[in-house]
This record gives sequence, C-alpha cells and structure tokens, in this order.
Amino acid sequence: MPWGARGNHQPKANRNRQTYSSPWQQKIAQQRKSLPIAPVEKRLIQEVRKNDILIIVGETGSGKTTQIPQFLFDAEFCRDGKVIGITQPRRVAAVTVAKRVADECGVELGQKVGYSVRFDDSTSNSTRIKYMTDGLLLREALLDQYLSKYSVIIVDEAHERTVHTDVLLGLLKRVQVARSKSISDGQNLKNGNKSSPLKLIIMSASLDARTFSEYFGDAKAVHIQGRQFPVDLFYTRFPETDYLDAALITIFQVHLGEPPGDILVFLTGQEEIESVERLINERLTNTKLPEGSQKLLPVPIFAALPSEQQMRAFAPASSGFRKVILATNIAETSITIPGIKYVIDPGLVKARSYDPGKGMESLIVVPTSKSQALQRSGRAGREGPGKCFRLYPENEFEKLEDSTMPEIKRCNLANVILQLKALGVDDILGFDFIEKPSRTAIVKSLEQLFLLGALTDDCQLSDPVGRQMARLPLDPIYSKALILASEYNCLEEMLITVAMLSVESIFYTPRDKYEEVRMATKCFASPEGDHITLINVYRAAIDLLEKRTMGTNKAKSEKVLRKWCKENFINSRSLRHARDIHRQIKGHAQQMGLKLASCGDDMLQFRRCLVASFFLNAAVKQPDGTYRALASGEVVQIHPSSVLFRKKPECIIFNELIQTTNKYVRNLTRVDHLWLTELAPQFYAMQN
DNA sequence: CCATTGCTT
Repeated sequence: MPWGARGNHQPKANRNRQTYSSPWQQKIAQQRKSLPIAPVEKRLIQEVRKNDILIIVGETGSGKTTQIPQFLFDAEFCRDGKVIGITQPRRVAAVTVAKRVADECGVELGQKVGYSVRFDDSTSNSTRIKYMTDGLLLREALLDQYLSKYSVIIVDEAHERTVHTDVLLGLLKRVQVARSKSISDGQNLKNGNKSSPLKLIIMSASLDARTFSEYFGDAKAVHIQGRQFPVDLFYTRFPETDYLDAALITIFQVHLGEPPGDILVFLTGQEEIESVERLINERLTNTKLPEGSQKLLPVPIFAALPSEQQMRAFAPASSGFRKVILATNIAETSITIPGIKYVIDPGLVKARSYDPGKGMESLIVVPTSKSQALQRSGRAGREGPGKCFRLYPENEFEKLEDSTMPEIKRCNLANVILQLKALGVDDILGFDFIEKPSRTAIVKSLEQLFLLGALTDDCQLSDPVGRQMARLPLDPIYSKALILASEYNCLEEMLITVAMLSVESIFYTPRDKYEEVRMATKCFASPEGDHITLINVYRAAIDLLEKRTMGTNKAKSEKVLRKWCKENFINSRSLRHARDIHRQIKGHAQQMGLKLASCGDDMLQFRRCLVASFFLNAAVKQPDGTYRALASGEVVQIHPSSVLFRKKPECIIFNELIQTTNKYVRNLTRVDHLWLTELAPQFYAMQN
C-alpha cells in the first residue's frame, strides 16, 4: 500500500513547533496538513536518516516539492548553517515553489527560503531552503566541487530526464563519494566547512523508480500517493488518416455534447495551431450552433507567442463561452491552464534530435511516449473529474515507447563534455552516466572541442582557452567566438551577436504575415547577412532606450520599447533575454581580461572573425543553387527566414543546420571562401 | 525554390 493512501488525511497532533496566529496562516497550516504527504512525515525523515540516497516517487498533488524540504528543515538538517538544495528543470517552477514555501513558513522570500535561477537570485546568507534550476547547480559545482554548503540535495522531476538532470545525477554520485572520503580522511571542505556526508533525494513522478534505484546501487525507493481526479479515457476505433480533421470533429462533439469545462488540444507547432484556429473559426461562421448553446473561443498558446497573447489562455472565458486551448507541448509540463476538463490528444509531438555524424539537428513529428500520453490526459483532472480523447486506437497506445528518450541521447554533447572536463572528469567515455550517450556522439563532440582549441592533444582541458570556454555560460563555439573577437578587435559586436544567437526567434511572424514582417524588418537587414542584421536590431533597441526615453523612468522606457518591438515584429521577451545574456557574458569577458573593443564600421574585420570562429560551419553554392556544407558534405538550403534567402552568395558561414521539411541552414553571413584556408588552415589546408 | 516542439547555464 502506498504511503498516504486516500482516507488517511487526518490532521496530526500539533507539535507546537510553530504558532499559527493569523487566519491566513491557519488556513495554510490546514492546507499543509491535508496533503497526502503530511501523515508520512516521520517515516520519511527516518528513511532519509537511514539512507544516504533515497528515491521518492510522488504522484501529482502529493505535495512532495513543497513539503519535504520543510520536513528536513524541521528535522534539523540545516544545523551548522547547512543548506537544503532542491533542483527543478524549469525557472518558473523554482521561483513559484520558493514563493509558496516562504509563505507557508511565514517568512520573507530570500530569508529562510529562497530561490536562485539565472539572472535572478533571491537568496541571502540566511537562506536554508534553496530552490534552483538544475543547470544552475551544475554551474555552482564548477566553483565548489564538493558542493560543501549543502547537507541535502533534492533532484526534483528527475523523470523528465533533461540533459542537466542526467549530468547532475552523475555528478552528485561522485560528489557524495568524495564527501564521504574526505570525512574519513579528516579533510576540510571549502571555506573551512567541516566535512559531512551529503544526502541525496531523487524525486520522480513516474511510476518506474527502478532506473533510478538501480543507478544508485539499489537505493531504497518509497512511493507517495498523489491527489488527482479521475480522467476517463476514450480511444478511436480505427487509426485516423487526418488527425487535424479528427481533432476538429472531436472539438465540436465535445462542445455540443459535454457539460461546461474548457478543452485542451495538443498540436505539434505554431503553423498547425494557427491553421486549426482558422478552421474552427470558419466552421463557426459556416454552421449554426443550436439555439442557446455556449459559444466556442479558440485560444492558441506556444512558446514563441508574445506574452500578452499567451495571457489569453489563462484568462477565464467571458460568460457564455467555452475556451478551446490549442497548445504545443508547452501545456504538458511547463504551464498549467486552469479550467481544463477535456483533453484531445492526437498522440504526436514535434521533437528535436541530433545526428552527431552529420552535425545536423532535426525537428520532426513523432508519436508521443506512454508517459507523455499519461501526462497529457492528467491535464484534464486537475480541478475535477475529466475526459481525455486519444485520437488513435487503444492497441496503438500499447505499441508506444514507455518513456521519451532522454535528452542526453539526442543532443550535441560539446557543452556537457566541456563542463565535465572542467569538473575534473578526465575519462568521458568511462563516466557513469545514468544512460550513456553513443560512443560516436561522445567522440564527435571531443573532436569538435579539440578543433576549437578547448582540448589539448591528449584530451586535457587547455589553459587558458579551454578553461575560459568552460566558464562562459554559452555554447562552446560561441565562447570561442568571444575569445577570438578579442583578438580581432570586434568583441563588442560579437557579444551582441552571441547574445542574439542564444535566444529563440527574435522575430515573431504569424503565418499569414511573412511578407509584412519582411517589409517591417527591412530597415535592419544587412546585405552581408543575418549576423550583422541581428546586431542592427539590438543596437536599434538600445539606441531607442538611451535616446528617446531620456529622463523617463524605467517602467516607462520599457513600455516604449515594447511598443517599438510590436511595430517591428520583434519578440520583446526574446530581446529582453538577449539583453540579460549580453550583460552577463560581457561581465565574464571583462573578468577574463578580454579586450572590449569595437571594429566600428569595419565589418570586414567582424566577418573575418566569424570565419575564424565558425569555420566548421561553412557552405559553398553549387550550380543548382543548393549549398554543400564543407565539414559534413550535406546538401542544404538557405532557410527562408534569412536575409540572404534570395541573394544566394557563393560562400557562407552559418550557425545552425537543421532538418525540418528540408535541410536548412540558419543565421548566415556571406564570406570570401579564400578566408577559410587563410583563417582556419588547421581545418581547410587538407581540403586543397 | 518559402518557415522555427520545449527547457536551461
């Protein structure tokens, strides 16, 4: 029987560890006591004391993320100033959970309870319960390899198997051994901290704890009941030939046949969402809904959508309307939309994968895994009983993979390997990954790092280049570009370029407005290519902030900027992100002693620096107008979003090679092919 | 010749 089974919600005796005075605090205390996890506090703490590694499988709604850190604090796991760290895959989760727990503890955020995510740190010296992103804890490990200030580290949402989580698990396993060893050796940790064992708690929502348990030497696993409402599942009798049409039919069947409650439809991407939205509206104007029935309001949501429009999904529909949310997998885990009672799931997802041999990413539509389908249907049971309509037959469900392939098996490993090298892991092929990437993937990334000068002949991290690259929170190829730009006297330009390349889609383009966008953004376009175009956009935004908003307050000037972004089809969220990254990497560059200079109008110098940095990504035009990528031999095309789409220069360098409907290169600049042999002889000498 | 699931340092 799982712990905290239904019916076991009796509030336990007050142990007087806190007095709840205000009605607000009393209410919070009541809510805490009613969580499924509350009755098992004592047993959980016993298990943590007994086991250095504990796997906790906690279903949705068990309260594990907010309660377990408080249980540990109350059980004095923070004595001697030690900290309990809880990692999350996503920033918003770290921030919102920390705020909730600070409320529950009746303390100000940043005191006993705080969070730390990139660009936003609320913690102080008194913080004892610290929520953070897993990527940030990995960065912290670079500064203190023993993670000595933590007594317990809780890795939450481990079942999501993000690349950061997987690397972190391997790292924590090492740290735990090292900390135990340093105790028996009587060593002191960083800042004179006395050595003490590190407790690890791995929390997962998947039913399969075995993978984690086996990885951690048959670690003890406990199961905690969740609190979810039942969701009825419906399948189609036969496979659907046109799943969009099937989705449309199901939307209207639910709308006309089911009681009130909003609908959530999972689609694969922006284009599909926009076309289904159009189809719904067409059908609404062409057919008469029965007299007195509710109206239907389609609401799109996907990550690239400007935030004002994203907000529409969260706002309750006006009375007499039923919302039908058309979402990508953003609605699977990242955001929770209130009011959903019906889920429609065609069973498909757009997923990124990586071919290390060709150095090419692909973004293709594939069937979901069973756990993904489960996650989607669960979205209908958050507030009450719900229904989920899977647009495929039940026997097809049985054929799905149990879980989604871990990200680490489908991404470029250059960054992971650079981090591990900087953490003192010499033998990457022998590293104890929870799931080992392919040998090819590892070897290819080692090769890439060697070609960038980050690794020496005997595969050691080079000094200073490799060390500097590892310190920068960037793709290794971008870090190298900054180091080179310092020598080419164009670091100012490269900092902007790299910041802009590091964010998703700076331009927001609805499907029906491609030409309109092209006209609006013409004033930024550079004949040399996308890199200089990105610099122009960034500088135009900064100019606007500095000149037109002089003397006004910060909120006002940000408002002016947002308006300007809207007029120019620029995603202001992406632009702000680019400014944050710019500020951060500029700071790193200065600390590293790189020379912060501008090449002024001498863009030739900048383009030559692009070649020196991105020489691995060069392509030449072929007689038929396609391009051949020199390193991989792949035949590719220029992506239609590029300013050089129609220009077709003879020789280009690019930053991304991705297969979608075609093999495309994105973010490119025209260069002279003679520069390749001149500036990257180590790679191109042999080609002649 | 025509288009970018989602996270994160």
